[in-house]
Amino acid sequence: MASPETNGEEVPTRERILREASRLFGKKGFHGTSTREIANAVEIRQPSLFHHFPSKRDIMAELIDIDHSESAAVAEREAAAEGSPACRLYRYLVWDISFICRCPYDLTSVEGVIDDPLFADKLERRNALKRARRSIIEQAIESGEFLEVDADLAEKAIVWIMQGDIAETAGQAVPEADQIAQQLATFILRALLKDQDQLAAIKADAHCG
Amino acid sequence: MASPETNGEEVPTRERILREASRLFGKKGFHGTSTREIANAVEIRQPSLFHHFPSKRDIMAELIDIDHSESAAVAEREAAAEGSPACRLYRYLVWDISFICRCPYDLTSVEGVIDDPLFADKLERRNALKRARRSIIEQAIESGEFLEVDADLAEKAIVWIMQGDIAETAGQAVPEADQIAQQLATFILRALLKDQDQLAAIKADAHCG
DNA sequence: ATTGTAACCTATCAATCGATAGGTTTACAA
DNA sequence: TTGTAAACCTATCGATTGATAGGTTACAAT
Repeated sequence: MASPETNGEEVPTRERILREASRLFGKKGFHGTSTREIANAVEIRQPSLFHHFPSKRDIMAELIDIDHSESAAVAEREAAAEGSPACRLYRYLVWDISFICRCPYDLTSVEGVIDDPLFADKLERRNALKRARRSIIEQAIESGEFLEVDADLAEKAIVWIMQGDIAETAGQAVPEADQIAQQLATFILRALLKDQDQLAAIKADAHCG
Repeated sequence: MASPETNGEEVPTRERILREASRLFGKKGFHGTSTREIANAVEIRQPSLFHHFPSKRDIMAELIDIDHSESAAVAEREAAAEGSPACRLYRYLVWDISFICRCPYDLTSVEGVIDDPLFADKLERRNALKRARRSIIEQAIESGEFLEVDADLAEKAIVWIMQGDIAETAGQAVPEADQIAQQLATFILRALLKDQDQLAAIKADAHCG
C-alpha cells in the first residue's frame, strides 16, 4: 500500500528532477524547457541540477531509455513467441499501454526528440521496437486472423494510439491503467480482426498464458 | 496540371518560409529551431525573415491557423448536419485526413505547442474542434450505429491516429492522399461499428451526398 | 531621370541559454 | 573531534538566441 509517490516518504531529488523535467518537456518541449524552469519546479538552484545529471541532454536520454528499454524487450519476446499472433499482439498492447499509464513520468516528449540528431544514439532501439511490432502484425495477417490491411499503416495507427495515450495520461500514474489498456487494445483488435467473435477467446487466452 | 509546387514557377519567399519552418518545427520542435536555421533553409539571411513575419511566433501561429481553421468548420458543420452520424464521421475523417496529406506544410509541431502559454489564444478553437468531433461520436452511439464505447476514449484514439498521420505524411503533399484517408477512416469505423456490414453502405452514402 | 517601395543585406543588440568554478552546509563514519 | 564526501549554494562564463537599426539593390510608376 505504501508507495513513494502516494505517501509522505520523501522522493529523492534525482527522481524529482526526472518527474518535473518530463512534465515540462511534455508541455513545452525539450528545447522549450530551460534548466532554470526544471530547477524551479524541483525547488533547487539551477546549477544544482548538474550535480545529479551531467547535462540537460542526459535527463532526456534517461527518459528515452525508460520509455524504450522494457517495451522493446516485451515486443521482441512476443514477436518471437509461439501461438496466435493476434493474441500476442493483444498481450503486448495491454502490457505497454498499462506501463505507460502507470509510469510516473510524462513521456510525451520522447517521440518529439527521437529524430533529433542530439539523440541519434537512441534511434536504433526505437526502430527495433517498431520492427518487432510490425512483425507481429504481419504474422497475424499471414495466419488469417487479421484482415489483409496495409501492415505498415496498421503498425503506424497502433503507434499513434499509444503515443496519444502517452500524451494523455502524461505521467499521472493513473489508477485505471489496466482498464484503459484493455479498452484501447480492444479498439485496435476490433479494427484488425477478420472475425470479431474471436475477440473474447483472444482476451481469455491472453490473460492466462 | 500546373501547380506552384510541382512545376518550375517560383514559390514566393513568404510561402517558402512557411514550408521550411514547418518542416524544421516538425523535426526539431518550435523552440528547438532557430530563425537562422529557417533562414538558411530558405536561402536568405536571418533578419530578412522579419520582413515577412513580425516574429518567429507569428510563423508558428499561421501554421496553427492553417491546421485548425478549415478542420473546425468542417467538423462543426458535420456535427450539426442531418442523417447518419456514422456516415458524417466518415465524411469528416476522409476530408480531414486528405487535407492533412495534401497540405504542403508539416503540421506535426502544432499539437506539440498548442498547450504552450505562448499560443494560448489558439487553444479555444482547437477545443471547439475536439468538442465537435466528440459530438458526432456521441450521436453515433446514441443512434445505435456505434458500440457503447467510451466516447471520450474513442475521440482521443481518432485524434491520435490523425495526429500520427500528420507526423507521417509530414507536408509532402502525398499523391495517395485520398487512398490513405479512406484506409484510415475505414480502420476507425471498423473499430467502432456494431455491424461491420454497414461499412459499405456508409462509404457509398458518404461519397455521393 | 526621379521617386517610391518591397526585398534584401551587414552589423549589432540585450536577453537567455547550458554549463563551470569554487565555496558552504549537512550527515555520518572513524 | 575530525575527516570526508554528497548535496547544495552564489557568481559568472561564452555561446546562442530573437529581434532591431540602418544601408543597398531591384524595379515599376510617374
